[in-house]
Amino acid sequence: MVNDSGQQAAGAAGPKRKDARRNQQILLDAAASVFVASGVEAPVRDIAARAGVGVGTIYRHFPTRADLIVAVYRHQVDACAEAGPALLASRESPYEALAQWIDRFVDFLVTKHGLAGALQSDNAGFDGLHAYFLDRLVPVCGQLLDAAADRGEIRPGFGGLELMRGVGNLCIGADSDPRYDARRMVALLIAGLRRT
Amino acid sequence: MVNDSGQQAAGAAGPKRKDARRNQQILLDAAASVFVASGVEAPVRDIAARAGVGVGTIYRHFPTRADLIVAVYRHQVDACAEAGPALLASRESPYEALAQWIDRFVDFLVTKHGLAGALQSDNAGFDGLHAYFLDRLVPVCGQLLDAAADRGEIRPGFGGLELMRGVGNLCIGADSDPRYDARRMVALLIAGLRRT
DNA sequence: AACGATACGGAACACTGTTCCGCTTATCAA
DNA sequence: TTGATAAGCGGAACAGTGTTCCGTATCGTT
Repeated sequence: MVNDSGQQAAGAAGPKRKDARRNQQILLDAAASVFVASGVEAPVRDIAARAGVGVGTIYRHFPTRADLIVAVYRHQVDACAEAGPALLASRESPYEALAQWIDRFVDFLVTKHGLAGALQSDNAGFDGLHAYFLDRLVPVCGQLLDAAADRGEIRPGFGGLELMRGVGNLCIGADSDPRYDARRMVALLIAGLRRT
Repeated sequence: MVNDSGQQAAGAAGPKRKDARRNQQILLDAAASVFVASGVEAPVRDIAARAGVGVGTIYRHFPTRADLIVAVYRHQVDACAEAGPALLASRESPYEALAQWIDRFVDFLVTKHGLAGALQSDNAGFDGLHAYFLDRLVPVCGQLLDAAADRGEIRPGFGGLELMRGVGNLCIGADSDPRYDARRMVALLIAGLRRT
């Protein structure tokens, strides 16, 4: 139920007709461009225009804007999720692994204009986006937190969900205001996790 | 330029005509009710309906939605601002004063459905809101931070603006998701401030 | 009472995301 | 090759925003 739209499990072929498959790719490319230029909240019509396609075509491939955004960033989110266990395995300290993983996540968010804002769950219409990010990343974050807590490096009792949301929230508006440095605030939050 | 709309410096009389003054008060009350019931992002039309007034009347008194929100919460923001120096004077530890002041601010934000979200500066149309809150609270926060830094209770080099924005961001969506406890995340952030 | 300034109501505008359906076109069987 | 058919497409139309505009009603004053 999380996301069934547009793309499919690894390697599948997509829509039957050739033109449809082509358009799906065109749409992903156009959306990526427009997101870079105007942020993820860019009007659907702009994306359609950029792709040289009608808005109806977008909605056939991606039932909602959130699905399109998920499709565009899916690979990066997956890569981030996979980096978690890898970091945990390669570092001496789970806390260090956690900190680096969060860094990576923040980098991702901050470089995508407006994405952090779109992740708010109460932001009607972006439920799917919220759901995919959380489904994918919360378990990883939880694993890192648990490992660090088991070693006694951090205070116990924090869940992946709240940390992810906290970090995500801190990244909102990180672009669009040079006086606010989200990375610094996130660093503070992570520092606060340390054992007292 | 920050905010000149609707209200005026302490004690002034408001619009000339009696009905206009009356409507302004009705509007403030109606807006307050609707904000409690439906959040600060409630449609302007809803507020107009609740007040028994046309939308044009709202815009005559409050040129933009942000101005209306500012007017509704002005007193509470001011009270919060004034609590800063008071706390600083009455506590032994500036850090303690800072922590309590932040608590108070968080309480305010969290109990106002959607207000934290509306505070985002990149949220087009809410510039006035953003500006008023920041103008009023950033200096107070900065003062508390400086006092704590001078005592060596926290790491130096943090400004009021970034802390206020960080705290504000952490409060986004605090209602509407019982799994996310904004107060807890803010506490983490403040804990992270402590000297290492 | 009459008049001018002020304020009101709500239709209209510009902009969203999303749905719908007549038309086009790719695909495949004959 | 040629229909027939289903899949896909475009963009007008719908529903919902915030905001503007202006004819009308009301207030306060002369």
